[in-house]
Amino acid sequence: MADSPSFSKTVRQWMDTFVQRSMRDSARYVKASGFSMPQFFLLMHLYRHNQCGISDLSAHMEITNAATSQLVDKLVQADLLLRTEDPNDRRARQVALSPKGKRLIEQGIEERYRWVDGLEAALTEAEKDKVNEALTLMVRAVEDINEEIPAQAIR
Amino acid sequence: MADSPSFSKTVRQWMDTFVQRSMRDSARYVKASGFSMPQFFLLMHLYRHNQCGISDLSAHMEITNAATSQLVDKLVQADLLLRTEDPNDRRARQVALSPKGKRLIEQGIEERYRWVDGLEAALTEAEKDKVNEALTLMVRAVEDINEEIPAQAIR
DNA sequence: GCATATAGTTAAGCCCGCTTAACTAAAAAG
DNA sequence: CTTTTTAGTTAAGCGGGCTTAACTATATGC
Repeated sequence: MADSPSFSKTVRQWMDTFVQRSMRDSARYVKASGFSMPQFFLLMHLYRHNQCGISDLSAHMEITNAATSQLVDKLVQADLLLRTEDPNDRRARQVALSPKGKRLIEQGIEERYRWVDGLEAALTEAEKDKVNEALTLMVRAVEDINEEIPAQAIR
Repeated sequence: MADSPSFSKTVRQWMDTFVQRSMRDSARYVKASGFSMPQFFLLMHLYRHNQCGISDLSAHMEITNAATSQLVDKLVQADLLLRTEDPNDRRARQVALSPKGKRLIEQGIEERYRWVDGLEAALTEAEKDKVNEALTLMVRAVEDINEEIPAQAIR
């Protein structure tokens, strides 16, 4: 804390700028695409974990299975998700993005990235190298932290 | 584009990790605090622009004045916002965070920051310096870009 | 095989955000 | 002073997400 006071400040400033922007962009894309925030979060989660049961999704979304089931159902009807029976447990379902759903999410991510790519133009080669290195460090640090917390993170 | 392929990739990876996490945390905080995403966005906007008319808020939220009026009304009743008459134009209202609202938002931001501060522990002094420098560059780059676009950004 | 637990679905009901439409009040235009 | 425009509010109605409760179907424990 006393060590590097400006580190925290810089990170926070960066976060302010950045998170606000990317949340606004996400919200816009979601709205324009015609689905809701919960639907979007669900799709994003499936984009990262490409196969999930209903209960997994409920846990992640922090809603009941009933709610998830209804949410998934609408997305299946919209052809954004595929819902199949788990061969190992016929009670369970396996939910995954459909090709259409995947395309839609990727497109949204692409759009969100676009302005970040614009940053490239505002930086010199040397600066880009520095940023590159620093962000790699940060990503690694996040991974380290996540590993430190064994089961508490689920709660 | 051909110049530094890994720059873009790194930034994107960072963004993925980071935005996801901070959106999830925000969503959680919002839920725990008992208000909705639209309410949260509205409060956040007022945190940055500490005095707004209804129409300004509508424009930012991309909803009708009617919707904004209702949203604001609930937040006023919850003592999170103050709504006063504009002395220069008695038709207009000036909406601002109440002390309670401000406290609530700051607390939420604080919570979002907390895990980022944890990153500090996972980095050496030298690494922190690098990150510090790089993020400062990025923030500056964002500012540069924003200035390049005169009025189009509003649209 | 029977009881119990688990995975998911369905339906009823609630709250909320949003829109449209009708309205009030004040400012600006003529 | 009258007309028109602007800022905001109110009410009705729709659709969506969420919860609880009741239910089906499969798996597990004894």
